[in-house]
Amino acid sequence: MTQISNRDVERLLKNISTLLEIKGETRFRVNAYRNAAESIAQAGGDLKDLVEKGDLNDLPGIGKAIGDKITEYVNTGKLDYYDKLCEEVPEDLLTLSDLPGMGPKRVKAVWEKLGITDIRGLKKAAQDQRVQELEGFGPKIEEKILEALDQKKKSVSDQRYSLGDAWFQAQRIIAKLKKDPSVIKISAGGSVRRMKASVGDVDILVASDRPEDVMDLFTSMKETEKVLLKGSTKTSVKVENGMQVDLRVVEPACWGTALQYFTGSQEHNVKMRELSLKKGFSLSEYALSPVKEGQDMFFEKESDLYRYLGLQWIPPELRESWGEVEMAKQNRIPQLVSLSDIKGDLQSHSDWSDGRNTLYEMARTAYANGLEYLLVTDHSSGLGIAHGISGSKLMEQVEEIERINSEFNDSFRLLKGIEVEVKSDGTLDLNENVLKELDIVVAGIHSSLRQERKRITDRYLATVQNPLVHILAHPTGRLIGSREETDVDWDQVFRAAAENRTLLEINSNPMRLDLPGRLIRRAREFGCLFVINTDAHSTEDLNHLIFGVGTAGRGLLTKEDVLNTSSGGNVLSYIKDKP
DNA sequence: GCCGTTTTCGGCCCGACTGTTTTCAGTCG
Repeated sequence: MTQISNRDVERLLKNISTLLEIKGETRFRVNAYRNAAESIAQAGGDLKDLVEKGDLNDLPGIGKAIGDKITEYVNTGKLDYYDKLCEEVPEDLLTLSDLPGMGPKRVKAVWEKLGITDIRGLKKAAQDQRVQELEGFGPKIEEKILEALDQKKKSVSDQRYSLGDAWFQAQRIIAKLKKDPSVIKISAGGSVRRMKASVGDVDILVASDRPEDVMDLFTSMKETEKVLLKGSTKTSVKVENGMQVDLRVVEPACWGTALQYFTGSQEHNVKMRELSLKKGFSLSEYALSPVKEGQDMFFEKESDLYRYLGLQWIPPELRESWGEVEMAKQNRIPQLVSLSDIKGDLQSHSDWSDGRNTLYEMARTAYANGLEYLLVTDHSSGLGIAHGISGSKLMEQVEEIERINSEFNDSFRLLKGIEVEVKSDGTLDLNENVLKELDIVVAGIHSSLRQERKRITDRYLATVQNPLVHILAHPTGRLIGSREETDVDWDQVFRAAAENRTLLEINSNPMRLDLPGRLIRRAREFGCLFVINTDAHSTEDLNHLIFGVGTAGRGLLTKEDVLNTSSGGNVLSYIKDKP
């Protein structure tokens, strides 16, 4: 029988929600399925375990009805309810609702009035100008549909970008707008501010008394390729690389509520607004307004708004509606680890394997960035494509590292390490005698990631239980947008890692961000300890630490949960004490 | 369909912009 993953269930629930919406079902039921899908996406544990234990209802937004459906789907790989639904509402309509501007009402209209159920039919009808004849449609909407269908061919639709690309794009635009005197305050919002692993568009918020000036400046930037929509307070453009950037301008007095609103996530905002209603207020991006009568309240700072509603300020990284609002109510949000807490970096590559820079260049940059230590972890020879180095070559590198360290004073040192390859049988491709010469051993699993679940779980277990291994690198192996997480029984691996004091890496490379937040939260429950590393392959990559710190924040980690917030001496003594 | 430290029944976020309209529905975030 095929294994049903959390992702499969999430997709199924989302599809049900969309089909119900097209069918014209009440929006509350539609939302219930959407919320349940979102809840699954945030869940750290494996649904199969929850089903087995009968604990599905512990997840927010999952009650009896949806819980039963998940159970049936996970156990049998099928869901009768869904098959019946598809008989009523053709499943292919889902592809239509992916198109921009095509919401449930319009999909329903082309389906019922024109008998269209798929992309091809829609394209034909639009080309024949039959779509614009429908009530509520017109030539412009028809044109938009054709345009979207053309782009779809190039698979531009639903494109997401790495956090790195989006973050740097946001910084560039902010730096540019900041120079203008009409801009009083400016900040990134949305998923960039939340440090989400993938970003659909860049959101920027500005406080200004002259919104038109800011809009004009924004649309006339040389980066702006096309203006998608332009209003008095909200403008969207496409920039050179195809990325969409939304700009919102508010009065300075609204900054706190506006930044809260514009940071999201949408689900977090819904929670906040529901909570406000319970306290007798309606919350918008402009103000907190008493439902009955009284003066609107304005907040210049986000933290003032949260406090007024009886909550701790919630760091943006946590605002995904997985339970953070309830935590804030109970004052249980800890002080998250910050970039300035990080004292060293425990994974980096040089030109001895697949890195671009020399050991000395890497050391100098790490030192200039304020780090106290940098672990050199070139690939071992097992990873052929990365020009891995052999045992004897490694001993030469150790000598070179000692020579370089003598050029620095006591405030910085390179540490001797390796990213040793874990072979498909779970053994390492360097022998014990070589590994024992090193300060710290990082183990990486780069090949045979599609092994059957039981087999690859055993391989992970062998790795974290190996007394020679100190750090498990980029555990899930995901490459954002191109490779899914490896299917592993994480609970077993996290338990073994905690027992064996093996450190779990949070890899800061924007293509990895691995472990992801929800699995960090899970691992933390098992008592695991973490390290935040850049995995830099060049001096520039050493700047990626901020993304790893953001990801750690999404996993609720404090300074104490992260070993490389300690001095090099403390790190080495922890390593020495490993059983 | 879910949820509850004011509710086990009666609620369920809020506003901007576009394109279709003669005052608003649909979509989006």
